[in-house]
Amino acid sequence: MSLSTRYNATETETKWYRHWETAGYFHSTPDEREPYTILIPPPNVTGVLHMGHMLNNTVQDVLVRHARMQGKNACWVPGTDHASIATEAKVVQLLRQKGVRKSDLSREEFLEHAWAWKEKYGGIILEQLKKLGASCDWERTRFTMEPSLSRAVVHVFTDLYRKGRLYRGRRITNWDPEAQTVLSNEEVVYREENAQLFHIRYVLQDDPGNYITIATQRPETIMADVAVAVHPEEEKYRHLVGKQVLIPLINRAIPIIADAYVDRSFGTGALKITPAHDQNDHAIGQRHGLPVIDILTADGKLNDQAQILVGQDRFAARKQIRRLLEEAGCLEKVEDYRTNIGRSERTDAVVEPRLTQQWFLRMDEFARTALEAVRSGEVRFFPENMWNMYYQWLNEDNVRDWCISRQLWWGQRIPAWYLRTTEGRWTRDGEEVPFVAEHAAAALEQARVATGRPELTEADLEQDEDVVDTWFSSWLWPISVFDGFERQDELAYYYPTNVLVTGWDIMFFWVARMIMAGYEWSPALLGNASKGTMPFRDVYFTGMVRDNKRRKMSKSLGNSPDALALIDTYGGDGVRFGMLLSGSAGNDIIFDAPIDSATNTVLNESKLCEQGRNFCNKMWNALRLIKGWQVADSPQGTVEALAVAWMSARTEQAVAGLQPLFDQYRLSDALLSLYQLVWDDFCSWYLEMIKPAYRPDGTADALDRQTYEATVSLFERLMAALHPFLPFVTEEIWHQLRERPAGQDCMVAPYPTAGPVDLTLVRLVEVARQAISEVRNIRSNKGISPREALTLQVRESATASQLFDQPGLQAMISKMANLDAFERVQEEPQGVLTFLSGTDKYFLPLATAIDTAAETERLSKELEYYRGFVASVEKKLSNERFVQGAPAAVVDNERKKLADGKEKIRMLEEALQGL
RNA sequence: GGGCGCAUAGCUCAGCCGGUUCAGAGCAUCUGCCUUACAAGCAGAGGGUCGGAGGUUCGAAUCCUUCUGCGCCCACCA
Repeated sequence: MSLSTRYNATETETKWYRHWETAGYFHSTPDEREPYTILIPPPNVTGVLHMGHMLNNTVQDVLVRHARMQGKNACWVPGTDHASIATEAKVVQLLRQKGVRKSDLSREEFLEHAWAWKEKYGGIILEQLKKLGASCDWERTRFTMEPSLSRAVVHVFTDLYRKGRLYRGRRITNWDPEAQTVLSNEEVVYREENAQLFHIRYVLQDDPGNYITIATQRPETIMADVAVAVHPEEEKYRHLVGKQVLIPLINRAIPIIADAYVDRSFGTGALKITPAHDQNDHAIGQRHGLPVIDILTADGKLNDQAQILVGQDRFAARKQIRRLLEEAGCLEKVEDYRTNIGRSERTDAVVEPRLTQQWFLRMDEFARTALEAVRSGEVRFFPENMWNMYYQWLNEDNVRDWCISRQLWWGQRIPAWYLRTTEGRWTRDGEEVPFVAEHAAAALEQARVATGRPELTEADLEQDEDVVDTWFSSWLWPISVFDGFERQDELAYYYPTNVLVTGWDIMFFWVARMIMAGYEWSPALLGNASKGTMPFRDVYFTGMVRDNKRRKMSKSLGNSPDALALIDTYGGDGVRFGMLLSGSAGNDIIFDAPIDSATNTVLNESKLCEQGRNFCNKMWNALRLIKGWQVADSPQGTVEALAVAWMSARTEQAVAGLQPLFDQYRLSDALLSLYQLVWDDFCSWYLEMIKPAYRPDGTADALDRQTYEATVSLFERLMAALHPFLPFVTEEIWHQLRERPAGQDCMVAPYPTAGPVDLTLVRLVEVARQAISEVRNIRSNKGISPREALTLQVRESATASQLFDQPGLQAMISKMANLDAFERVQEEPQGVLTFLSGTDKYFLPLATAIDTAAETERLSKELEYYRGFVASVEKKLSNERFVQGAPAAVVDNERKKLADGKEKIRMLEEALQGL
């Protein structure tokens, strides 16, 4: 026997992945089969594999492999996202380490660096996915910034502009002073932090002895104040409305105004109005026709407008102005308080509300479409209740226009050109006029027409400096991966995709927007409204992977185990098992894997992955057992025949239950049912039933060929059923079981479908198993060795004969319970151990005298339980309304329970008398 | 401030369109086994009045109300 007692995952997994890839099983091209399509949520091109990826990619792979084995044309498209802000931030950081500042580089030079970096590190994550067994069609790998996908972005931008759904606006936006770009609302993360509330006195211009006190968290912005606002109904301030106060330190006069927005109970009830640096203040400023004074630079420093502390960073300025205010006697008090601070999702910089000119996409119509898609059930959510969150964001009260421009270089540049003039950009009605087109040449035409100046050349145009939000390219993913804007052959076959598997955290960023884009463009592209609709039929939302303190796993917390280290330890199969079994759709996953934050290595073993690894080893050893048997051309015994029939029935039963679970994406339940089928039914019972006996002299009996073949077939069937979950170990065992011609791999075998199930046999064996367990239990309690053979007697009865007339069953019980004799008796023997199993009564005569007192107690306890049980059933049945109201089947069942219970009581009473 | 969800064994969870698959699974714990497939294992065992309180019903872990404790999403008050 050459097989090791331990299953070697690493070696096996590398071997089979290469084999599958070489065989071309991952690749899909359109044909006459039904397609089954999944698009990977593209990870950041520079990312590394983390637990979240492992989870959702495992789920995707299970679904894809299952579909493939079902004979569908399975296509799993992989790819990466250029992740504009995250990647640019990384490149900037890298350059800084080399002593190069972004501002020293031209756009072209910077992009050269970025592309070089992308080429070097990009796609590592895809290589890592292979270790998990991901059966992606690697020939289809896409990148959101490759030419075709970028052209799609430009096309869509111009299309939307033409449709009047894009506009430019000067708004208060979320500014990231670190990355120096605007952010969408979704990219700002609010967290409660410690802050201070400064109470500052503004003296009245014409009455220097009096003042009004405002409370602010941002004293460094007082130089940008244009008013102080109070509530119109606030008595204590009413007399001040209309008066002028002086901003401390710079003594600029500003009015006191009344506005109902002011919360009278917060702070002092007086609010400083700073339209340039606060969204609400900006709104108030507009209502009252106030000016806007911007005192901050793009990188968060005070500018000339501030008059004082010019050039200081906003946080340094806050410290200094506190001192200045104190010296000036304007600082009444400073109190600590907790407030929500918004930070950039990518750079963690405190977000600065800032007035900037940006491109926005109108969302009202898109939102209605996206809501209707899910409301109508065209797109189904798993779990369903994710609809609530979805609705919350998309309903008309909450949805906001999408700010899609970003002041970055890494990304698709906005296809808008402006006409350069000596006074700056050409304007109409005081507004810059963008010429939006797919190419500069087309924009030039527009410019010539608009201005009536045919002599203009492209040199007179300058392109918008900004790029679009990354999600403005990702929302096209379901169409653009098939180059759907340029040719529709593949789109027509693969679209709509079957299921999207992703975390609920990007429901708004991505899922909702893909639905919008799908409905917006696919009908026209496919020229067929019945096919061109939703981008995917189902959305499976995975939970967030959290640590054992329920914190989201993140690099900054250092609580995420190294995904590759986990695979090295437990194998790809082991990790897949752990991921799958740890949670159902939508539920967060507590992944208990303490790690050493210093070395980032797994210290304690992660229990679920360990369980997966152990399972692989269990199956491996079952293989070793079977392969070690001698096989003879002898007739099949009754025990073996029974065992094969029973295991076949159990397998059919389990297989029949799988499809509904797949349909509902209940993958953990499906895996668990197979786990139990393999471990309990196949290994612990079936293999033990047919295991040839060993003789004391070391030789072993042979197994008949028929049983051996049946066993191999059963094992094979189990491997096929398990393959989508644990592809590597199943493929290995599949090949160890039989010599197979090339191309007959488990991965491409037909997925098992259920045949007829012999439920009677399953029930009979179940009863026998209970009896066997009883004997083992008594052995355990009495300290009788499993090797000591016992005699078992069963009282003849209607059910007992049904049971034991089954050929092979008595012999099977004898083998499994290690009995030297199994007898059917008419009379109740005296002085023996008695137990009930089902409604049959068994006796176990032991060599040693039984402990009568202990037996009396045990039987009495059992008797007491059944008396109580019978009493409760009788009560139920004597209730007229129950008998009348409950379904007949339920009542009948209660009657059977009553009869069985009474029979048990009778037998127990008998047994007590016999002691 | 608006909304959603969760609470079941020591831990992580399943069951939740009412009635023997109804109190379950895995891990952990305890007992006994190095029984020639597997100690990454085998055979057993203990452990929960299904968060509290009401209600509906013949019958509630499951439906309703309410309270308590958690978690999340959105908006964001200086």
